[in-house]
Amino acid sequence: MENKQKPLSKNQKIILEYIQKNKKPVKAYSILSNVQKKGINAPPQVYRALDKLIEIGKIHKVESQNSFVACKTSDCETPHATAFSICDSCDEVSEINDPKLFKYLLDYKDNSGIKFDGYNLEFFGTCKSCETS
Amino acid sequence: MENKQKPLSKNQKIILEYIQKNKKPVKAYSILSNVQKKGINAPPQVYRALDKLIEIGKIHKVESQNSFVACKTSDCETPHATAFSICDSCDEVSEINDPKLFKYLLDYKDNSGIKFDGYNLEFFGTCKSCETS
DNA sequence: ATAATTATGTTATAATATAACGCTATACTC
DNA sequence: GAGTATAGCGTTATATTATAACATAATTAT
Repeated sequence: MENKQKPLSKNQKIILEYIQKNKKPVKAYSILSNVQKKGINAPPQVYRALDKLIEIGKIHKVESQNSFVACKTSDCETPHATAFSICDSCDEVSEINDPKLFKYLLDYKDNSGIKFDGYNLEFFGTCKSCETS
Repeated sequence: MENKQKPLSKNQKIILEYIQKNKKPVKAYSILSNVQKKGINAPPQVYRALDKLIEIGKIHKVESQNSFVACKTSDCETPHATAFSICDSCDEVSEINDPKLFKYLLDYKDNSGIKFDGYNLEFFGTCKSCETS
């Protein structure tokens, strides 16, 4: 029952590596300017790779920031059920990987009784280091 | 212990009314083109009003769509703790107003023990009417 | 009445994202 | 392995979303 993964294409690899190098989420055009030396010249090349990487769960999009961050769980099985905490003052983002929260939300039924395939949750607050300064 | 509400300004009123008329979320530039006859000419006028309306909780932003929707609870007390369900196939959005979910999330503590001031949660799935077609 | 704050109107531009086209590489299937 | 289907590439142009900056006017607070 191995997890069959197609190999990434050249551009996908370049862009994933760049995102993984950064702890903080990065913006599409910042990715672009940082990988131009590797032969990636134009926005569509970046956005195509981003779309694919999101689809397969290697990265996630932080919607409230239009930024992109690598998935922390090595073999992301729930690419479309993500939770982040975001610091209002320094914009630090960290992925929340909590099975209980995850289960609670994927089991959640709205009042019409439907369950959901995925979710994106972004928590806002003040991070530890900003709080003490 | 009344809820002291400052009256809205002219542009804020115009834009809020337009958003409230629409059941579906609306986009900023679509708002603009629909309120031009009322004397609103340029994007900053729209975005300024949107920012304010969000701040006071009259509307919410649907981050994954860059769209804006009126708050359903007449006197929104939690402008920054919002949950929506979004249909993947027709893009319909509805606000989820569930005190239990609300409490669960506002009480949620991440592994560093911090609580959050607010959150934005967007659930994805297939709505009833899309499912049966 | 004055000062402080909030909102307005405007022009210009920044930042984010996609359409469309022709071509190339990879994988699939017979 | 030839043929075909699928996914990816490179490129140009353009669409969409959002803000900077500045001068003025209205509102609110002291």
